[in-house]
Amino acid sequence: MVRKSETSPDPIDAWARLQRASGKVLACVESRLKADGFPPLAWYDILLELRRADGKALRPVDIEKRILLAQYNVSRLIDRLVTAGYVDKRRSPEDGRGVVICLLPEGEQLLKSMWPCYREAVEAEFAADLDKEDLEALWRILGKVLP
Amino acid sequence: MVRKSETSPDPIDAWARLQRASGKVLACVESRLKADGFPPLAWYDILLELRRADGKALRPVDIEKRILLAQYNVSRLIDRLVTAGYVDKRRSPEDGRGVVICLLPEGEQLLKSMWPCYREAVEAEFAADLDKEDLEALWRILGKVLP
DNA sequence: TTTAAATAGATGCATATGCATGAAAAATCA
DNA sequence: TGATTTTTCATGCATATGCATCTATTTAAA
Repeated sequence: MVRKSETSPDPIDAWARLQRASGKVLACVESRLKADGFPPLAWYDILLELRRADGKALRPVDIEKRILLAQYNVSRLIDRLVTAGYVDKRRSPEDGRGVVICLLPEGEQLLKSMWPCYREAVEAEFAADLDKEDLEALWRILGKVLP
Repeated sequence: MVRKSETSPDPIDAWARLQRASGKVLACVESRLKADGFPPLAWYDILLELRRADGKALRPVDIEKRILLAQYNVSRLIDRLVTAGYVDKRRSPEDGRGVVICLLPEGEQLLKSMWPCYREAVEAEFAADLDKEDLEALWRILGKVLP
């Protein structure tokens, strides 16, 4: 059963294609990062959020809100980042339950050194096939889907 | 540093949004399936490919080409499907190295029973925010990214 | 204030994934 | 043909993930 090209796609088909395109690009980008000896993209994402944040520090609960990761996952990923020396974990002064994660210079350095590989990967695996209008349309449409 | 709304988005930003939107919808859909007692989406994907295939059967290597999964992952996922009684694994008659995976009636039944939940989830988490033109544009643009 | 409920984060345990590698058959080549 | 390389699939082992639960602290309620 094949879609007729004049009809608009079934929502499920559009979604399936979104999943495939997204997954394919993600896999390729991750693969390039790993090939160059870099850690997974999730590390980059967290370090980037920290760099953007006020004082280059965030609480795990705030990282969780910005990133698409479950609480326990954030908790363990942070531990790995601490062990690797990219961030620092301190008790929160104003909330005894919580901690504060601080971006260390080593973490900023990692962001910088990953960036060229990351950028080139996205250009090659994703942006190379798209023009300005495509990127603009994707940006606009996908914005409607986000929370 | 915030994008000016008149300029076109940086490719990386468009890609980041693609990842987020895709991941968010995927997580929500998986969550709904699980809440209704269904297996993960990957099971559905494989069973669906089998149903579409000639004779409702495929070799693992062909499943791998249609799905975004590594070889060892396909191999083990198939084992789970066999254990659960949804598919059948036989030695390939024409290729001594290979096996043939057959969709069983139980597997077709699972597809049918998952479909309403699956469809509703995608409608609610993804399509609800989009109109016909959006879906059409997504379909067209993302098609350029795929292999 | 004392008690109850909610929030922040960590973790034990089961399951799933990634990686490297293995075995076995088929395809290619000399 | 015999030797080499490729292809197909499986698996041992390390790591990562998901789930449920735990502790500690804060917030809200009685």
